[in-house]
Amino acid sequence: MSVGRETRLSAWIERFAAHFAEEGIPLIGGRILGYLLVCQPVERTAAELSQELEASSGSISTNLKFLVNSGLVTKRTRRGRQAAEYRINEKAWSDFVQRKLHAIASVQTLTDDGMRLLSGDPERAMRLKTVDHLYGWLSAEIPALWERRPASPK
Amino acid sequence: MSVGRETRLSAWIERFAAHFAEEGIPLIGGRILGYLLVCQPVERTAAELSQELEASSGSISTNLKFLVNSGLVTKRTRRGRQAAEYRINEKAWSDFVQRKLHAIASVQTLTDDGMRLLSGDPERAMRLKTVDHLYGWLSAEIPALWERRPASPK
DNA sequence: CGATGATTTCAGTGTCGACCGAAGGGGAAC
DNA sequence: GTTCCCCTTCGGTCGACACTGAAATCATCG
Repeated sequence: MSVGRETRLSAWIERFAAHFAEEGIPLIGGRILGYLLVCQPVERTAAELSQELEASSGSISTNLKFLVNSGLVTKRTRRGRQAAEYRINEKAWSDFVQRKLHAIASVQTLTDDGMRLLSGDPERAMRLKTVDHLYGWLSAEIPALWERRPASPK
Repeated sequence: MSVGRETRLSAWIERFAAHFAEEGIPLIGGRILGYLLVCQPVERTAAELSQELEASSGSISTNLKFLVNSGLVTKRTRRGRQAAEYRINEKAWSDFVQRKLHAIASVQTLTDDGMRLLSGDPERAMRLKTVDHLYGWLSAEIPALWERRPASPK
């Protein structure tokens, strides 16, 4: 007897959250992201997320604030509704990835500063130079790569 | 009156370590990396690192093991010397960066699995599809980018 | 083999951050 | 104004992890 789709989706959400937990996103934050990517309907209140993900209201609140702030989740309030609705802002995902790529390339400013400090001593600068070249190349190529990024299909 | 070069290098090492601390590398590990990138001579023993970086022998040992294991630092033993010598392996830095890029793109396997779970329901899969396309593109472009990477200058 | 000097292991400490849940605050409905 | 939710805030707990320093281990040399 096979497991239901919803059960498998729960497991998928958990894997999804685990991946981002390794990158520093709190487990519950990752669960929210995964859940909001596949839930039906697309909008949920904080209370619903709390129940669905079995997390305290406090944790949901803290993580939603973080996710809304990062742009990955959008908050919508409606007149006559006390509960705000949250939904994935999938368009923001490319900015999210771009920030990650930028974080990697940003080491170049460090190696650059280091090279300047060693400018009088080429011998000693050799090790840093190798690393600096790598990051220098990355810093040039990553924005170029992003230029070529196709618009996401409708 | 200006500060000496070595003093400024110490400050640089600290910034260097702080950057990688944000990426999950222990502070002392980052200090070792920064120090080994600019020290003269290029090789140091664990005891020297301990003294120079004012860290306990245990921390130095743990972090050196981690760094050697990751390939960023090379350990060399010599007959007639009880102390092993450690040095930066600057050539390994590109592998290190490549692993980071791969880690970002690897989300594609997750989104792909998710798409499969939602294969019967295109409407519901729309949000994930946007994200999946982004990572699919990345997964193709990043290896291609790496192909074009120039050899580091001698 | 014993001594010496270096490294690794390990138990203990302190810090940090995620999480919980109760208390407090703010709207909407009546 | 009062009641009823819902959300946010906040103190407290727990677990994870970096770091230390001492003890154990290992290698070299006499």
